[in-house]
Amino acid sequence: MNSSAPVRVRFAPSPTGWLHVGGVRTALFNFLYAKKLGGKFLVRIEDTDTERSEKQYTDDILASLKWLGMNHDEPLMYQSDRGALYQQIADDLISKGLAYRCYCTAEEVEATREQMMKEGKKPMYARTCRELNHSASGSPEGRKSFAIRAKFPLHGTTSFTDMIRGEISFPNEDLDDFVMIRSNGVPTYNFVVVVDDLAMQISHVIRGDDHINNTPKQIYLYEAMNASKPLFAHLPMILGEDKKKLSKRNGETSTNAYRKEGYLPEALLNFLVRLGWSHGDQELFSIEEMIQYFDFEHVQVTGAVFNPEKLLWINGEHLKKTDSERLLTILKEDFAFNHPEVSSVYVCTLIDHLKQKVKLIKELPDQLNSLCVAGAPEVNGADLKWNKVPEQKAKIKEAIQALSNECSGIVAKNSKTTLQECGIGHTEIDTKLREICTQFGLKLGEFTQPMRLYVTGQPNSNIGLFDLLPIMPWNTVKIRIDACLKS
RNA sequence: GUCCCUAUCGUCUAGAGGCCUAGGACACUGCCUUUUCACGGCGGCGACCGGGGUUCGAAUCCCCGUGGGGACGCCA
Repeated sequence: MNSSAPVRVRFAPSPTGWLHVGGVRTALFNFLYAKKLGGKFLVRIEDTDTERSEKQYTDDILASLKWLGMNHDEPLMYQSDRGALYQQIADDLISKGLAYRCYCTAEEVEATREQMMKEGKKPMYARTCRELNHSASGSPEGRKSFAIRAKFPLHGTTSFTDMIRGEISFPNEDLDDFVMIRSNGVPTYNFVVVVDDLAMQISHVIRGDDHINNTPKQIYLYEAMNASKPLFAHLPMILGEDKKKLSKRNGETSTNAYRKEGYLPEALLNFLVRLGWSHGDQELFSIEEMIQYFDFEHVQVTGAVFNPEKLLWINGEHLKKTDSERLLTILKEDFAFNHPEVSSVYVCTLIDHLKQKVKLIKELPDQLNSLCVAGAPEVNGADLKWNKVPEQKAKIKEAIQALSNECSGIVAKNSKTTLQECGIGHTEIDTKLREICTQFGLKLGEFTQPMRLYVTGQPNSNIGLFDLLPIMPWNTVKIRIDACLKS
């Protein structure tokens, strides 16, 4: 392959299941490589397995790729549209003596395979039909149905240079005369992948290393078709906790499940890119940085265990940097968040604070709801420390009342709805609270604990009281303080 | 079983013969900070699979073992 040829890569999922995170990583490495080199990222739907392919899976895969921001640069290709072409190419290879018709039944092939396994050999097709004389277009014993097999060389070696692992070679005698077209006329993966990659002018085939053993078969086909082959890069597998290939059994694999959990697409991608690839000590990457720094020299060769805890941490880090308005949009679209009674500006300010401390978007609605509703939410004040000493409780209430009165006065005088609008922010409220504590002989914690519970309306709010007081509509704060004083 | 690939903390990884007393991150953990929950800061724990070579010198190169993964379909 000419090194100056334009970079064209593809992600080729088969729609037999939801988009798997392993697939996402394969797509990502393709995507990054294309973007880095100004090439094209293409998507092909491998739906030749008519039994298992379903439209809903195609839809899910496409929707997930869109969510992740990995859009294809040219129209989709569907293999199911290309049946006639495959047949034609296969017939051509037969006429050139590079493929042949095999009249063996599936049962016969299976039987010899088992036999070879018993003999301690690699189970392969016995090549029964390889040297049949087809000139008379006759079939043995009047058999009609046949599959088309590649006439793979018996001797020598097939090798290629993998962009990640270097040279890999296979003794030809260990390679099978694989089926290109089944007896029912449907072509197989190893055949169509070559035909289609050629048609799409794919320059680099970047895929999971479970395909390493397929590569020599495909190389045979490139040579048989007299075409130059692409460059290959085989990525290490993503493993589950048990060190086996990641699957539904040993981890959550559906991309959509991560979306519903409240992961940001760029965070999932950041996590996945670091699984098997590194850029020095850097852990956090924006999409732009991934594109800028990505290279195959730093792709690992061994499988990497999927570590959900690290993904969670990465998500938290990305959340901190995410624009709150974007988070609000996600909340509305994906988490049915809807509070028309308060302004978006208020909600976004709340998110500004909460996103610093939360790890998943999913946590936001719970935190936000009780800060957005108008009245005083039910809370359980039984565990509050002030219950231990009644006279202390009375004193704290007096202090809270004093604060409430003062703030109500300020808001009323200025005809505003929040303290912030009256020029009272975090610093001012801090000072004011400390003054009142000194005045009443209280510790700050004694004062804030009940306030916090009632004003936030929840036992474990992630927003600081001093951040909340200035921005929450004062009439709401007032109602909640009153509830506190009555408790 | 046969073939292919591979081997650094529990996990993700840095490491291209001397910079390695092996660095970073997650997790775990101690302390500090603190109005709560967190965040943050400073520490701690913790690894070069084994054996042979090559070399003045090896985590790094070679060989052999062993371990791990993958592939052996008329699945993709």
